Amino acid sequence: MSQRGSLNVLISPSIKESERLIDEAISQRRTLFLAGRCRVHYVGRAESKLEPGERIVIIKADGSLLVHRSVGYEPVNWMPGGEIVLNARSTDETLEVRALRRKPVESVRILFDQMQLVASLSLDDSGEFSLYASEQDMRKAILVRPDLLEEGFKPITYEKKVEPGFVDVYGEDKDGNLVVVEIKRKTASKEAAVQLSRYIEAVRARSSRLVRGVLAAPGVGKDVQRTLMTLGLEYRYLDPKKCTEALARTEGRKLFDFFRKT
Amino acid sequence: MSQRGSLNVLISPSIKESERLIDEAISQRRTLFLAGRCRVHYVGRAESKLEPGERIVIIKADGSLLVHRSVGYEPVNWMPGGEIVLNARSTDETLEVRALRRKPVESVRILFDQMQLVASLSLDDSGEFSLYASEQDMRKAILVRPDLLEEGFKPITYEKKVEPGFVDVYGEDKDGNLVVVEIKRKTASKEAAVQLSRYIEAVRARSSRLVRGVLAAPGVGKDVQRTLMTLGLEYRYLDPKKCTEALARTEGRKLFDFFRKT
DNA sequence: AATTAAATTTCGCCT
DNA sequence: AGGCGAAGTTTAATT
Repeated sequence: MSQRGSLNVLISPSIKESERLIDEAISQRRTLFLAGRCRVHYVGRAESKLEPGERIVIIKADGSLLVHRSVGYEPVNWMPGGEIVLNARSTDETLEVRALRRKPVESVRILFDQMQLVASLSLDDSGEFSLYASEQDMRKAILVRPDLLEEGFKPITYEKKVEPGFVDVYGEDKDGNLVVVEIKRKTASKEAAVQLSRYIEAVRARSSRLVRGVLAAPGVGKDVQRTLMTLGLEYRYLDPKKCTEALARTEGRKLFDFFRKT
Repeated sequence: MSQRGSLNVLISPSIKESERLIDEAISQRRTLFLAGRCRVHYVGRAESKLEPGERIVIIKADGSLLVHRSVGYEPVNWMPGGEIVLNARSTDETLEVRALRRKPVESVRILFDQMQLVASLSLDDSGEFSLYASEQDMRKAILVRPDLLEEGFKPITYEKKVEPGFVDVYGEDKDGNLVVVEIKRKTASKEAAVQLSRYIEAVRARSSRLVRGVLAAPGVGKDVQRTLMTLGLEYRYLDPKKCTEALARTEGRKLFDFFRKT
């Protein structure tokens, strides 16, 4: 066994050696990395079995477990983190690692008959993760900083249900006209314009007020400008990065206020 | 460096050492497992950044890349497998691992400033994965619970040899007609119908009794229904999940009996 | 190639 | 705790 600091690594260990380190890692809630030949059985929301082959297994501090094959983004078997009971026990030739969940009831059983690598590590990770500008962020940004859309815009509701679906943001401009806003995170396609047009029609059918349609996006595709003209809609440049910054500055406070008001 | 067979492991290596092994692993399309302190930047469909912390990185033979934090089922950053360009290069203090995709255009950049573990492995994995039931399980289920196929069905043999190959299940219905059953684990294709048709012909050539052909599967592809009609065959919906449950209930006992009788 | 639908979806947020 | 909607969703199936 190679041990440096808080890192324990076993290379081509025996079943018994593996069991010892895995047991220890589980009880200490350390991160486990396993590579070896195994079968896997899952029973719970569905049922599956995986015939023998060499795979990677990751077990995290929160009990989440991942079984990865040699290709593919998704794990072939897994257990989401939460209230998971983990344990490992071995017979002479086999090491069984089991994960149990209660809600919903399900279990993953991994049966190793050969181990390539067992690594027990402790991951110190407090680094912040930030995602820039999802469509939802851009919507929130407009709610807390309506001037990002245009001077004098007042949001009334968001995710408003109208005939064909949901309007992203719904409000009125400085002249008191209704405004329907369709937000796109990326360059807007013709579909976005058509979709907005449908919303507009639905809103106009229910109101005698003047209704404007605004497509807000970081850009529009070729010909979309013309489509917008034809449909009597407007385009407004909206920078995702600025939305993210605006959200970061208001720090959830104003957003919370808005949500309370509506 | 510890090396046993096709497994290369570096424990607390330097940036330079890491780069060498990672480069080699990438060019040889081996599976890579990394643990260390890093930042991550993603640009593509959205943008994200992950501040420094200790994480796990997996790079697979198909180019898929996963960055996992110490908790959680989902990777914090990733790249799905496919046409991915991978490379690693280091400065004095930093090792940058990059993954690039063209469709859509996106990139993940991982910047390590400290390495805990680098493992390069080759995973030999051809084991079949089956959700709910294998074709064999479904066959067994029909043997122990013939009514899963239809009321009054009596299996005679399974894996019966006929001209073109093997009939999955062979039996007779409540009216005494011969029944040839072709089982498919997933949505049945036109090929399945044609195959069944060949078996039917072979059986009819040897018997003067009426012979029915039944394609049992959880579904049929588009147009397959019409093909079946044309060939004078029948389709019977067979739920893999129910097959599994049926097998679990009978718990091998009845199955054993059946195998002894025949 | 583009579109649709399903997933052991997971995850977050609101009721 | 349950329900609903989004996701850098991914992946398989279908047009």
